[in-house]
Amino acid sequence: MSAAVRVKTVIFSVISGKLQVYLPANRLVQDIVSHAASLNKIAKNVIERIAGSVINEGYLEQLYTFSHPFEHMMEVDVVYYYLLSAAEINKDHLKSFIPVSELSGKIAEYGIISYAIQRLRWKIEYTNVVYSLLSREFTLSELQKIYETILGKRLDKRNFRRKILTLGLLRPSGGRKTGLKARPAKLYAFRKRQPAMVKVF
Amino acid sequence: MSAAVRVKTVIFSVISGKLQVYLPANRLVQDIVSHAASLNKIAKNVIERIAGSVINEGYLEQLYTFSHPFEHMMEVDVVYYYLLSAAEINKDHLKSFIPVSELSGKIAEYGIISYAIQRLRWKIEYTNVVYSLLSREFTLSELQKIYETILGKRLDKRNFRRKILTLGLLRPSGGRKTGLKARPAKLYAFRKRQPAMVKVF
DNA sequence: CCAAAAGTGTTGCGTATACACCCATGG
DNA sequence: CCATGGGTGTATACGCAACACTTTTGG
Repeated sequence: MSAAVRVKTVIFSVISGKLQVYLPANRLVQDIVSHAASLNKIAKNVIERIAGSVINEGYLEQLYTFSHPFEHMMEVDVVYYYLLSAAEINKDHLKSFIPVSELSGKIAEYGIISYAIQRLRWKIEYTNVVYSLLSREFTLSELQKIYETILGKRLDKRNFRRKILTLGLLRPSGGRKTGLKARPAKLYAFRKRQPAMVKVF
Repeated sequence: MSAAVRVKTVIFSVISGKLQVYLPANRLVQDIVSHAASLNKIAKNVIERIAGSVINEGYLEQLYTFSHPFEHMMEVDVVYYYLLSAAEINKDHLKSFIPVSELSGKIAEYGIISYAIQRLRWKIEYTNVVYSLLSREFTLSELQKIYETILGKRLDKRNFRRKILTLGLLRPSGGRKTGLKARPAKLYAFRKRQPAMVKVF
């Protein structure tokens, strides 16, 4: 009996204040394993089609491997999820991002996506991988909004700022974000844009 | 190009105060995916060969999927880990358990096992799955020793007991463990032997 | 009576939470 | 001058870590 192996990727981005998933034709992007490349490599290739460029900023993680046993064939889906900063998204692909709040059980891969969201929530609470959802410089309010969006709850501004700043992950970039019709906000950047364990909340 | 899919399992047990892994002939047990069964089912079958009985007590979790791309073939290993209570181990298999402290880089699957240990550590800190390493009734000291063994550090007895008991996962079974050449210890049992998220430490 | 392990409370410290006002800018 | 979002400090509650002695049994 043979096994067909596929790689699927759940691509997340936070776009206009919403957590969204890339679902062209309501399906996750995927690729059949048909050439000699590691699963990680195949997942990256799938993503490059959407992001358009080399992946150095995003965060890629293997989510789970699902199997579908049939009479004479076995299907194996190795699923990854990826965090893509909104700024990197090719304009043509933007319309295929669907807010997770609008997903329903009617989407075939709803279960997979739900599980990926769980894992994503956990991940941003215990690591620094949010950096992959932001552009290089950002204000603390922007960062806070990303957390609020993904965790699905509001955070206290003062406590959030104290927490984040005492963790020492950020560096004031010197610049300010202006043109807000309000007081200009200081810009920050992550000192390191590599995944690391950090208990944020 | 075809892909060969294998299921491997890292079987852990705590035996005579040591965390051990089942490694007959210094290899993880495995099975080629050759029949129509889910990967989870295949993993359970592999384990039943060792544990000898149906698996209702142990804890099974998918660890990671590794790939080895070759010129004309792709090997995919879906790795699981399993927690087996020492009491359930068939005597014939006991000698194939190796303390993790005695593993060296010379074991082919050393990397996989190391990763599994990491995941196991995390798991027992954040869930109740230790129950699968103990028999149905046990003393608090036995439970504490399991934690100390897996986490690789000593814990304060009073703090440990307070913490565990206030979590409310345990139920005093009424019995006592006697014949210790010391004061008899109260026996406890887990109220539920199903995996659940609980922050233990 | 001695060795061995069981059992039991209190205190200090640091982290998390709750909470409200002034500031700088654009229009 | 007004609306908008930026920026800041304190008091309280809670959980975690450190710590030592008494009790019960078997031999």
